[in-house]
Amino acid sequence: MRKNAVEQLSEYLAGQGLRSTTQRDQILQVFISAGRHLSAEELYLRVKKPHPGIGYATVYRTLKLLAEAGLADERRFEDGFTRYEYKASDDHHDHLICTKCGAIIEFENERIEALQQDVARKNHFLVQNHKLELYGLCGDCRKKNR
Amino acid sequence: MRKNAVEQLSEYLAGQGLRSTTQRDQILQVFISAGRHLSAEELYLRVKKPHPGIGYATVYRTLKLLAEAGLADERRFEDGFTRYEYKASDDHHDHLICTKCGAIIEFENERIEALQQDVARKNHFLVQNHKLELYGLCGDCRKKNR
DNA sequence: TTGATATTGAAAACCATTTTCAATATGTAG
DNA sequence: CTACATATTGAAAATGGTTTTCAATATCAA
Repeated sequence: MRKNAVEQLSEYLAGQGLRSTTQRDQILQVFISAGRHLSAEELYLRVKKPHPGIGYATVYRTLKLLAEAGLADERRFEDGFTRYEYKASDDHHDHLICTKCGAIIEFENERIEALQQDVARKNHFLVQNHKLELYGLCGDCRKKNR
Repeated sequence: MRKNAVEQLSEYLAGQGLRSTTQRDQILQVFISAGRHLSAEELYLRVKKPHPGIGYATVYRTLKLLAEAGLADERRFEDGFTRYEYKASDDHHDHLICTKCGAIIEFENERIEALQQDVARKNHFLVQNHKLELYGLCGDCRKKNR
């Protein structure tokens, strides 16, 4: 876990006239130490164990807050759940998603990103964000399918 | 409108032991003649005009059916609506989406697609489908922002 | 310490989408 | 052409992830 994530959150909160709370800090810590691509429900279950008092709604609210604060990325995959992942400073990556077992593999490709900028430029478009997902079969599922 | 879309649908239906209905044909025709990226509700409203009897649920069901039949692509953008677009034979394209005015611009880029295949290959992954969306400001909104 | 108000948990509300159900339409067998 | 098994329909209710409401509580500036 990045040393100053909690701190980063309080700075954001202070800047917005919002308040630091124990719940927000607890949720953030569990969020960071948990794996990536968590849905709100998954996070809720994980948070429940060490902190049974925390409510469902607070997890949802905090997750949206983290996204606003730039600490999390919010993504909707095709399964209908909104998933969040902790956003390390300037690491952006995309996803390979197995349609059979649900595995999510991350990748980065600078050449693709560069080409995206080309496309945007040609369309007078300023890219703020992007999303690239490749859906298909992962290596394991391809083997099993035979 | 492609001459044999209705025909293509009935072939699919027959093959699946399903039935052709006037509603399905009517919805398909309105779907094809309407613009791209329609949500179910948008299509419902358009279908209502010439065919007031058609129900909401039938539009939803038919849209899913068209996706199964390969006549439509189902996409979830970040606005929370599932949108459908008529799928011309082998035209796949991606999207630039303006976060301000909602404009959706389509583009194709073979080099990006080729690089996607490279990434997949390196991960022993077989791509069935992909999704590339660039979110940002379109040319018009960039001008207005100044 | 106090007061204004942001936040919380629980439950209810939302809202796009799906399902249920009785009535109706379709396609096949006779 | 007719009858029947059953797929499909429209309307309304149900679903399910997410958001909102509300009274109680916590935070923070003064």
